[in-house]
Amino acid sequence: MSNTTGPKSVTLHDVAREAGVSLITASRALSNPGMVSEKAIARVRQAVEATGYIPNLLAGGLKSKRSLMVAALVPNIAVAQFLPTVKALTDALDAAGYQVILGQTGYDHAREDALLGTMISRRPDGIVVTGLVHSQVSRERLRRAGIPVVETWDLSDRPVDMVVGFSHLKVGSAVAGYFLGKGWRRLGIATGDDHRASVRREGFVSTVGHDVPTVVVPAPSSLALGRRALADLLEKDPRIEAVYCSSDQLAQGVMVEALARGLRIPGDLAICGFGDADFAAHLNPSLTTVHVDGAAIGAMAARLLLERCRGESVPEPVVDVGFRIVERGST
Amino acid sequence: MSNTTGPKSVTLHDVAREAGVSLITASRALSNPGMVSEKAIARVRQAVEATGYIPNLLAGGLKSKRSLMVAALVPNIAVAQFLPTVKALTDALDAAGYQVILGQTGYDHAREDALLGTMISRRPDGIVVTGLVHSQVSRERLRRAGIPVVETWDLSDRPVDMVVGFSHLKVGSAVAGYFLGKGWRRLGIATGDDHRASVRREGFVSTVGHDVPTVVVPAPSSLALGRRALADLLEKDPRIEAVYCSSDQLAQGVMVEALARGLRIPGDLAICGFGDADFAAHLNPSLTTVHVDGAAIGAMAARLLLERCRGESVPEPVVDVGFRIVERGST
DNA sequence: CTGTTAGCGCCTTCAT
DNA sequence: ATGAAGGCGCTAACAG
Repeated sequence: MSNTTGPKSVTLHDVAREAGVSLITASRALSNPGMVSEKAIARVRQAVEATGYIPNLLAGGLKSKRSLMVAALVPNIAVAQFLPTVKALTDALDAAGYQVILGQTGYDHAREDALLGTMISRRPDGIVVTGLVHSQVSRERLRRAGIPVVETWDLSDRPVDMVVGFSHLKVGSAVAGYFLGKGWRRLGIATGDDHRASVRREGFVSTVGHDVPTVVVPAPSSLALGRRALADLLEKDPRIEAVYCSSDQLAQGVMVEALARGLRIPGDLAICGFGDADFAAHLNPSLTTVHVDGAAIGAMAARLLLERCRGESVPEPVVDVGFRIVERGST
Repeated sequence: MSNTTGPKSVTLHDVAREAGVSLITASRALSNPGMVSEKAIARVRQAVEATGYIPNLLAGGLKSKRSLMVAALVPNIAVAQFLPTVKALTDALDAAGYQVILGQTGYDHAREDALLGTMISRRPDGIVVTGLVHSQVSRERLRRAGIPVVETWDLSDRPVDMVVGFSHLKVGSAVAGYFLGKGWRRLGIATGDDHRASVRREGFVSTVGHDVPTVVVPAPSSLALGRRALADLLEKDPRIEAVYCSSDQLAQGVMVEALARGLRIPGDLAICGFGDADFAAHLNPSLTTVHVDGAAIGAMAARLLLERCRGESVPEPVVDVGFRIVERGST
């Protein structure tokens, strides 16, 4: 667009004239060659070359009801956590001729609602959201729009449509169980304030069985916030033995702060992160963390969406990809 | 779409009827309220609520020639390097009502060509590409499409349209000059095989004035490739004093390998990376690297694009954001 | 301020 | 295998 001055763009009409066939034959030659004679196809192809025609997918989509776009909503594209998911999703969809429109919610529910509205107005063939759709209004709008939706990075008994993820409650439980199994009793939590991190914290606390000193930091979490978090935690309990962090970024900050205070890891302080970021294995000591297969989530989301787009029914709309604790030097 | 069974979706027509106004008044009430009476606006708003109307941007775009989409092509979304650019671009465009369609070229020129064709067929109001558009065919197609284009992360005297970036040749030169200034003469290079990395290498070598032992690794570069690269470099010259790496990921790998071999950094081996990744300052020793303001590139690209979309002329279509060497512990 | 008319570029439906 | 007509949902352009 924005064709301010240029000659009006070439349309299929021009191609058809150039090729000496009707508009619809030209259309079919390009998108449904099986229905057209070899000869016509060749002439249309040539006309495309000659005119420099580039189809207008907007126009096609208007009539055919297929935009070949999928909307992907993430909290923040700069948070490395969701990158493998976005990449796997994009790759798989691209291979099927779909493009991804990106939206960032900024961990903000109001913004998520607004963005979902904007996305729906683009009539994507599918929508992938990170986490569960929070607001009831949006859930209802999505259902009524009739667009396939995949919620990711979480689980739910009653998703808007489909869901691919894992249980954050179980993650929290598992880490707490792991700490307790190691004999650590004086525990601490450094956690982000987003919904999923909160649920992990809940699982952690409920398995521990009593309240745990906690520092909550605003999303997106970072190394710097982690350093501060440990300082604050040590004020609450100077003899903490093990800290669970809701992200590896936070965990790295906790680690840096601990080392700066001369604490030995894991001797004086054990640390467990979440996400298994690429740097986790290379910290010194290496970081114990919870590994989630983000790429698998993206690939599965793409698969479900594509099946649905092909009109196939998706028998199992709730997919649990699980998680595992990766034990390393920090514990 | 994919509205398989549902009731046919609500259109502006339905809203107009419900509100008791004409179609175009409903349209204006929503997108151009200044032209419509308060009363009509109120009634249309109410009708929107009542019907659950969600506009169809595809249809609007077809007529108005504005898709409110911007295509962004990156080599690989999972490479952290370009994330700040994508984020800043997305944020700025979002604030103006534009969404970003994402495409990954995979450092592959053929794929880039194909993707550009796909993107053009979506009639975005702008296209942002990482690096310069390589193929002459694509350059020509972009020009003829009349879509504003911003090339980024590089500079050129004759961009397709606009360009925001910096000189990779100067980066290579600057790092070489920095090394020479430190008195290091036995140098090495570990570099990716993409175009921009190659140009930096070229600048480096030309400032050194003679050939330099080099290991080239395939994109995307990684820590593991960096370890291997140093091993290979030390085979070429066991007494190398300083290594320039085309990414901080590579540099981290070189550092890990050097430490594993008992080399002291920077005493036995100095290392300089590129990109100033978030972890660079937190390695031990911290990593000297070349800082580029990726967010500024994205923000400027958005600004140029939006100005062009508003029909304003862009007086300076070549913007150099520069770079700087950040000196840290590894040198 | 409001409405009517005419498409945007393409694809679906029905005929040939 | 090909074509003609109609319309997808919306908005410029012109009238009232």
